Amino acid sequence: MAKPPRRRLRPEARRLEIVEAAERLLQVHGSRVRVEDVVREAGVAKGTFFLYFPTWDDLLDTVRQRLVSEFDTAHPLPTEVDGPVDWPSVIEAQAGAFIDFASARQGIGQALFHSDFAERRTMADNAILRLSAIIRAGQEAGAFGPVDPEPTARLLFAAIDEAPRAVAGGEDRAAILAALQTLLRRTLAP
Amino acid sequence: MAKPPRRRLRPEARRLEIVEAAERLLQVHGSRVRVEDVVREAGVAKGTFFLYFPTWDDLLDTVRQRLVSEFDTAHPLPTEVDGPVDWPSVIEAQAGAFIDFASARQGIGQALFHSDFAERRTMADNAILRLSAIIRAGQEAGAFGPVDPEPTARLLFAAIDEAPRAVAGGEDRAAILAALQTLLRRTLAP
Amino acid sequence: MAKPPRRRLRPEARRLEIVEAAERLLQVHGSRVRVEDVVREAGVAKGTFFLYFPTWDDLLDTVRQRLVSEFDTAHPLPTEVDGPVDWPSVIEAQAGAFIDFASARQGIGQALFHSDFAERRTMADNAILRLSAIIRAGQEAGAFGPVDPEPTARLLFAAIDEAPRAVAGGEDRAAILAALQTLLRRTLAP
Amino acid sequence: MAKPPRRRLRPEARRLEIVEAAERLLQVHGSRVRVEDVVREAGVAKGTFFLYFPTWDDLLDTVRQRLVSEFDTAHPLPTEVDGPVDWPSVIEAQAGAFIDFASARQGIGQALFHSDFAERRTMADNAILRLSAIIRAGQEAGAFGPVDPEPTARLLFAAIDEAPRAVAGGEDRAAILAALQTLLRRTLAP
DNA sequence: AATGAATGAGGTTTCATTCAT
DNA sequence: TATGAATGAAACCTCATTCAT
Repeated sequence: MAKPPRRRLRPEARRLEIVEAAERLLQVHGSRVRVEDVVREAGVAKGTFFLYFPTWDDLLDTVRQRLVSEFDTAHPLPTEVDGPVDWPSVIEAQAGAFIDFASARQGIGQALFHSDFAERRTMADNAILRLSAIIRAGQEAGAFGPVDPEPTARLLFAAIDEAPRAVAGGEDRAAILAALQTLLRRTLAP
Repeated sequence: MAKPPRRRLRPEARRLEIVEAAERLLQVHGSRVRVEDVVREAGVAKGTFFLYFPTWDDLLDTVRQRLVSEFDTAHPLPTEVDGPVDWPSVIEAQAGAFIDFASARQGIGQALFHSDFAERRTMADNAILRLSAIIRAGQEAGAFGPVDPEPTARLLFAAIDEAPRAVAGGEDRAAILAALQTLLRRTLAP
Repeated sequence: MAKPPRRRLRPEARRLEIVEAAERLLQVHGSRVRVEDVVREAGVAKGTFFLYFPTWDDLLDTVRQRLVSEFDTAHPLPTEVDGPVDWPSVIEAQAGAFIDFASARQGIGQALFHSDFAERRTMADNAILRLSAIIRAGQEAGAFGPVDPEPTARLLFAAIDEAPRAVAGGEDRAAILAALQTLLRRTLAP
Repeated sequence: MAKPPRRRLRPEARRLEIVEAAERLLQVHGSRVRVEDVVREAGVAKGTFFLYFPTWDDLLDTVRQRLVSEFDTAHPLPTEVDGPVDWPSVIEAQAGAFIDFASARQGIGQALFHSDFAERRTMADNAILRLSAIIRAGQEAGAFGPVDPEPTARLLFAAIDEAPRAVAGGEDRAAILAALQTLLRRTLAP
C-alpha cells in the first residue's frame, strides 16, 4: 500500500519540471493559471512549489527570464566581425521572428506582459535594449537616420509587441506584418 | 460612533458619486482597487454598489466609456467644412493630447487597458478607429502616404499608448514626445 | 414629465393586488419568489409591500389563509340536514378534489407547506381538522370503523398531500388516485 | 487569545469530523444551520470546509447518504432463506423503527427532506423502494392484498414519515403509532 | 398612503501561502 | 527535500427590511 515514494531529484531538475509545467499551462490559459494547476501538471505537492518559488510572482519572473533567453539564443544579433551587417534587414527579421515567437506563446505573453503581474514588475527592458542596440549600430553604419535610439526603441517595441496580439485577435497576418515593416523602415530610414 | 445619516439622491447622482469615487481610487491604485474600497470612498453601503453595478466589471465598463467620451469631447476631430485640414498637425496634436490625458490618469489606464480586465473585454477600439479615420482623411487630402490604414492605425496606437507609460516610468517627457512625433510623421509621410 | 401619480386605492384593494401578484408568482416559481419579484408583478413600490405585510412570512400566512378558504368554500362538507350522507364517497370526493386543487397550485404548495417557511409555522391544521370531522361523522353514521380520528386524520392527510406531488413528479395520475382511494377505503372500512 | 494549533488529520478523519459536527447542529437547528456554524463547531477554518465539500449541498448529500445507510444497516430487511417471513410484522417493525429513528433526528430530517434543499434534489427514493419491495414480497407470500405496490408504497411512506413529525409536534406517541399500524395493516390486508 | 433609494448583515466561494508531519 | 492538509483573509453578491422624501 506504500504510495510511490516521490523520487528525489536534484534541485535544479525539480525546479525545471515545475517551470516547464507552468509554461505549458500559461501557454493555453494565460493569467488564469493558479498554483493548484501548476502543481497538478508537474506532479508535485503544493508545498514543493513554494520550496522553489517563495511566491507565485517568483515563478513568473523565472518564466520571463527563460522566455527572454530563449529568444535571444534563437535569434542572436549579428556582429560586424563577419563583415558588414545589413541593419534594416536585421531589424525586420527580428520583428518577424518576434511575431512568430509570441504568436506561438500567446497565453504566456498575456500572463507576463499584459496582466496585473506586469504592473508589479517593470518589463520588456530586454527587448527594448536589444532594439536600441540595433538602432545605434545601424546608425553608426549609416543605415538609419538620426532618431533618438532609446525612446524610439521603446515606442517601436510597443508596435512590434502589438502585432502578434492583433494577429491573435483575428487581423490578417500578412497585412499586419506589411504595416509593421513599413512602419519600421520609414521610421528608421536615413 | 454616530453613523452618517442616510442620504437619498437621485439615481443618476448616486451612480455618479460611485463612479467618481472609483475613478479617484483607480487613478492612484490601479487594478488593486476593490468594491470594498470604492464603497468606503463613496460613503455608501456595499449593497448600494451592486444596486448600480451588478458586477465589478460593469463599473469598469462605465469608467471606460466615460474616459473615452471625455477625450473625444475634449479633442474632437476637425472637419473639412471650415476649410482644408492640416492632417499631419492633427495627428501630432491628438497624440500629444493623448499623452497628457493618459499621464494624468495613469492608474485608470492600467486598470482598464493593461490588466486582466482588459483581457476579458476587447478594448481600445475607439482610439484605433479615430486614428484610422484620420489616416484615411489625410490620405484623401494627399497629406499621407499609401499605408494600409487599419493595421497601421493599430500599430501606431500601440506606440502612442506606450508614450505616457514611458513617461510615468521615468523617461524624459520631451524625448519621448519627440520620438513619437518623428515616428508618426515618417510613417505617414507621402 | 410628471410620472403617473400612483392611484390611491382602498387599503383592502391594494393589499389584494399584492396577494394576487404573489400567488401568480408562487404558482410558477415556488419558494424562489422574492419580495422584489412580487412588487414588480404587482406594480407597487417596495415600501408599499411592507406597509401591508410587516414581514415576508406575513404575506405567506395570508396566502395560506386564502388558499384554505378557497378550498373550503369550493368543496364544503355536506350536512345531515338534507338526508343521510355517504361518508365514504365524501372522503373520496374530497381527496380527489384536493389532488386537482393542489396540482393546479404546485409551486404555492411547495412554498407554503414544504419549505423552510413551513417549519416556522405549524401547518395543515385545517385540512386535518376537516378530515377528522369527516371521520367522526362517518363513524357516527356507522360508515367507518373504530379508528382513532385525530391521529388517523393526520396520517391520511399526509398520504393525500403526497398524491399531487407524486403526480407532479411524473407518476401516473390514475394509478396514484386508485392507490389513494384504496388506502382511504380500507383504512376507514367498518 | 492563543489559537489552537493546527491539527493535521487523514482526510477521511477530517471529513468525518466536519460531517459529524454538521449532524450535531442540524439535529438541533435544522435548515437554519450555515457553513459558518459548522466550521465553528468542527473547529476548522472556513477554507477547510470547502476543501471537503465544494458546495453546501454536497455536505447535505453526504449527511443524507449516511443517514440512509445507517438506517438500512440497523434495520435490514429479512430474507426468505431462514424460513418464511411474517411480512405484516416486518412492515410494522420497520415503521416503528423509522419513527424512533426519525424522532431522534428531528432537525436533520427537516433540513434534508422538508426544506428548500429537498426541492433541489429528489429524495426519499430509498425508503419508497424498500417499502415497495416489502409489499411485493408480502404479496408473493400471500400476506398482502392486490394493491399497486409502487404508488401505494409512496403514499404509505408519506404517512409513515408524518408520524415522527406528529410526535415531535406534541401528539401522543402511542396513539400515532397505533393509528399508523392500523392504517398499514388494513391497507395491505389480503 | 406611497415611494424607491439605501442599508448591511449574512452567505458562499477562492486561493496564495503556511506548517505539522 | 517533500508532502498535502489546513488556513483565513478577502472577494463578490443577495435580499429582507428601513426610512427620508
